[in-house]
Amino acid sequence: MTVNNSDNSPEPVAGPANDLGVLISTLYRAFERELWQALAERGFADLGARHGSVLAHLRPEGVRAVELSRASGQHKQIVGTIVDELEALGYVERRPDPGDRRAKLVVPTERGIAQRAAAAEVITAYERRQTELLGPERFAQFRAALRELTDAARSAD
Amino acid sequence: MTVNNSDNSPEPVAGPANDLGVLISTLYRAFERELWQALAERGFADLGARHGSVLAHLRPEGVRAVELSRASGQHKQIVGTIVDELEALGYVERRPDPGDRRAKLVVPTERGIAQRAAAAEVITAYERRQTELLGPERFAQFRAALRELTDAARSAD
DNA sequence: CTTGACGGTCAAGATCCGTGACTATATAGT
DNA sequence: ACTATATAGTCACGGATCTTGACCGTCAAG
Repeated sequence: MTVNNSDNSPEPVAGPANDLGVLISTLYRAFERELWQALAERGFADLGARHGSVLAHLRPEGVRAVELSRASGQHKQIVGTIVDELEALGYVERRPDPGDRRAKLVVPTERGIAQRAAAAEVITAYERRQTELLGPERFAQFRAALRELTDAARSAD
Repeated sequence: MTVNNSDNSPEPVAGPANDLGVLISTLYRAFERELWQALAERGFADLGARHGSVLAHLRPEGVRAVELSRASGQHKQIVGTIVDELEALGYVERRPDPGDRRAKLVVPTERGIAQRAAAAEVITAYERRQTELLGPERFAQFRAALRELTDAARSAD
């Protein structure tokens, strides 16, 4: 804790802002920075944070672009260009959806699957560090609460 | 929960991605959307999410631009332009720092202070809803854990 | 067979961020 | 005191990113 309490006021003064939004965004930024740095070191330096919003929601069977759009909260045009880039980089393929001739499935290639595995490892390592920080019990509770709040936000749409 | 379990696999299949990054970013997006919508309804429609990164870290006595940059994780150039906009909109003033002639303090005006108060109210209301969802105890634990993880991320820099 | 809704793409404009360079002041070292 | 280095803030440019509106093909309901 390196709060620069340059005046010697008696009250627990200022320091960094700690409302919920600041906390969440700060943690999120730190997480993302670590994630992409670690992935770059593992041979996925051609990816940027931008691509994560699509990659994180892929499934081996393929996912529709609209679903990716809803899951990531980004416009479908953006998802389209991200998929273009990922396709050019060899991470995904577009395949026609057998059940709907309008739709195309975004399917991870081998490289895409490798990326997902690497990301999962990095995230696991990250969670392990956080577990050491809070203790197993508190971290599990934190994660469960986070999950519930997120689910509620998702269904609120 | 509207998981589109089109195959009838026995295992708890896919659904939305739930790794830590997705959870945090989803919650964060939902929070921000609510915050700015509520602020717009309260008469601060001239602000965008972009301005939040500066406004959230203001203090009545004023804060240096560099400090805002570090706290928000954005380049000082961006902070500079955001402060320009906030100044044009009447939310902040630039005053010379008495202790350092290079520096200028970003000081909230009356309107800026009103905005901060409104934001605090909205955030309080948001937290109240989350408290109802999780129960007071679990929410308090969640918030404390979030605080600790964020503090650790901050000191890691 | 018509109508409205949905999946995906194209195109243009605005917004936003990243990088390098520059001035002025402060701080450290000699 | 004098030089060298670091810091605070700004300017300017290019590029990345998001937003908006429209469009075509397909689906689903009536």
